[in-house]
Amino acid sequence: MSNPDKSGSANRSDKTADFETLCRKAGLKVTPQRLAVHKALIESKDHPSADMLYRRIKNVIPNISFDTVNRTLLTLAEIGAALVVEGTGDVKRFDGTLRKHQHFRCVKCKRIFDIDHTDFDDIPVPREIGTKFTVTRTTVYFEGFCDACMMVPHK
Amino acid sequence: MSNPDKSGSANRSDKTADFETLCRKAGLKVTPQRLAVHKALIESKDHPSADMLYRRIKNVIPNISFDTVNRTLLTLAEIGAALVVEGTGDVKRFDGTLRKHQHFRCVKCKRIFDIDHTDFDDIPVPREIGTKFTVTRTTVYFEGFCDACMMVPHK
DNA sequence: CTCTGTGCAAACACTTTGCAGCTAA
DNA sequence: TTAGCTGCAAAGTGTTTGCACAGAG
Repeated sequence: MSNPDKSGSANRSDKTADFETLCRKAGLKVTPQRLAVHKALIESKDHPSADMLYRRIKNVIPNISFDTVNRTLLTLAEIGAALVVEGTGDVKRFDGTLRKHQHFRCVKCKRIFDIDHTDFDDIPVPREIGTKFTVTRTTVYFEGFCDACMMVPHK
Repeated sequence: MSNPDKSGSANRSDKTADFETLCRKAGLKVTPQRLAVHKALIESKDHPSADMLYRRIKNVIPNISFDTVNRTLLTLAEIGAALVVEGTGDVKRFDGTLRKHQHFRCVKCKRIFDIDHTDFDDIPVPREIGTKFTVTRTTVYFEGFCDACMMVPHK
């Protein structure tokens, strides 16, 4: 925990440098706000919401607006510098099928499709998870583009 | 479509009867609204939101309120007559860790924990999914109660 | 200098809560 | 009868959009 970086790959400045490169490659300007959002995100281990990050970043750039944080996060996700935790951000969706199955979600049209792949019906809960958490649900979850959305150009 | 039921297990009235039994067992009253919501849900294959179902049920019970539909769905999920699609209903949560990993989400406190179980890092996309969808993300996803939330009584 | 990004504010969409009258049991 | 359910209304929370000014390239 006190050990700064075990990933073996890059320290924080390296990550920032990589991020700057990524921005330029994507045609995005490197602004203090973007750097701050990126830095705060990679330092956060709690999968923060836009609001949680906003409050943290305010300590660094007091007059940053929530909208900038929110929009920047969305931008980071688009250029691949951040991930949106699977499923989050959608309205609640219900399923009346109680039989064990999996879901595929189209990130474009938001449709959710049932997947019945019995190999995935009994994924065992690894010991290290089962002892720390009480797992009530284990699913294999797919995201991507459905056939209809693949036909129209993205964006 | 005109074919009533191919599931082989139970026809619609059976499912409704089962649902009534489940309600009584849970100490819930069997109301026309609950029956209508349940019926509409199990007939829907598109993982509807409360609003989507509300509009459908309005055709059957024109003066039903959105709130009843919404609350009923939440109730169904509680008694195990419906499922909330994994992750949905939460605010967007971001992740700055790009390395392949999995998530455990506590349904009570909404905290999300990283899981690093390398066995799950390379779940192959089944042929029948890959040909129909363009999968950009495959994850094993866990839900349940974290240790802290297990200590306090649920509800 | 130019064009993108930022900050502010308003509009929206979804969810939750409280309460009075209604109804299943 | 009576506890629980429904419908209505309001408030709360998170997200999106439009626009004028500021700042990166």
